[in-house]
Amino acid sequence: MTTPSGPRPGARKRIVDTAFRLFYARGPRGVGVDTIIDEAGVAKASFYKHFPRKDDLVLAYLDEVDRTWLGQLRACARAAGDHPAEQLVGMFDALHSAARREGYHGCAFINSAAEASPGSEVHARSVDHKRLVRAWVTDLARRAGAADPEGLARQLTVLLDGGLSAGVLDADPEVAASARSAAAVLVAAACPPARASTP
Amino acid sequence: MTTPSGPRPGARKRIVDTAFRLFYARGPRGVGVDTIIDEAGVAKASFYKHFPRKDDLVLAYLDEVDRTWLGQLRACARAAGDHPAEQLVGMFDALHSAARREGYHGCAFINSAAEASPGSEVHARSVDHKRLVRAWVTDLARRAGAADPEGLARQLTVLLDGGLSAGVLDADPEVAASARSAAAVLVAAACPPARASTP
DNA sequence: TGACAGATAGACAGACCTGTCTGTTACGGT
DNA sequence: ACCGTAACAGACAGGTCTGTCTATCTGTCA
Repeated sequence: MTTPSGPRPGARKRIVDTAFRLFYARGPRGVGVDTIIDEAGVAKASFYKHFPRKDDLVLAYLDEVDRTWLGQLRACARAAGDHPAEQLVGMFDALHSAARREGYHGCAFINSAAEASPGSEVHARSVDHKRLVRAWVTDLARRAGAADPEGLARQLTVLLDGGLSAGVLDADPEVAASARSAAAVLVAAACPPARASTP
Repeated sequence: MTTPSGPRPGARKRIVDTAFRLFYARGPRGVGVDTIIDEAGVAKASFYKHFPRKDDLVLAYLDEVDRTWLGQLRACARAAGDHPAEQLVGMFDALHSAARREGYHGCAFINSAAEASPGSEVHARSVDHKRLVRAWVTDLARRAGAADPEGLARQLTVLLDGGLSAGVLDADPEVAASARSAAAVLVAAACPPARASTP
């Protein structure tokens, strides 16, 4: 289960963990529920009890990715320094970490949205995630003293999306480095007297 | 038909045209060959005569996209001016045109690669396309006098990928504008005495 | 001991998908 | 007039997918 208190150690968590791994590697449509059931070691009835439709599991997967990725962005930002301008550049370190991870396969949201119907919940959830990230970056840009915080946030999130989504092709660490250096240039140009260079 | 000389008026072209439309909208895996056969108005035998495996049609589709997209990038670059630095920024107008097009759905290569097996021909073809684009941008950056042409090209292609691939979520024209403005900043920073501003 | 909640195993229906195969029709060149 | 090529129509096999259903097992609480 999701909280550590409940008397439920297995089943649902095994399903979600397995789905996370398989969905990210092959895309939700590339993984049948039978495969998940086998690898998670649960019964079909248990599966459909927790997730009446397959899409319910896909949404749970996306929520998991949303939590994880935002956490990594925040951690990298914080680790880069106290000044918001430094953090705007530092968050791109999350890209580098992601690219080094085994089985890196690009952006889960863009990959999922690519195979979902435009009006579906899966698609909407992906849009929500991107909006959330951009709102966070906008806030950071505002605190960094950017003349146009929303403009800078858009530039940086486009860059972030590019670095992330290209990972579905190859896990080239150069891409992350380029995105970071580009971010440094953009932040420096947008934040008036800032010393946005990073150690 | 493919060549203007041959005695081939229909069939194959109808298949490719239909595939282009449907594959781009729903992704190759989201479209069955029966659907293509129906909408193209061809017989199943004709389909499999021209494309023995479905993947052969997917590859033809990707080649079509490759040709089209590179053509648009080049056209936008040329239209932006004679100086390579101007062209590096101008190519981002292709993003804006794409976003305004009916049925815009992001990057066909990233979307296709997301659902293809990592070792497949479809995946490899997508990687090739991105490499081709980057080579062209690198050449432009070199002629623009960039201190580090490959570095600038990487920055710009990451930006381009971000602007393009995000289109699978929503066709926001602001994204294209942000990518273009960011490109202008990056080009200006990378090309020594350049006046990289655009009309 | 008995009742119950939650899990397990696995058959099944119905839809869809790829690829094969048979047979028919239309047309262009000789 | 004849023949070969390309296209047409559509049945069929074999597989996969989602989601439903029955039936059995296990542990906990009273």
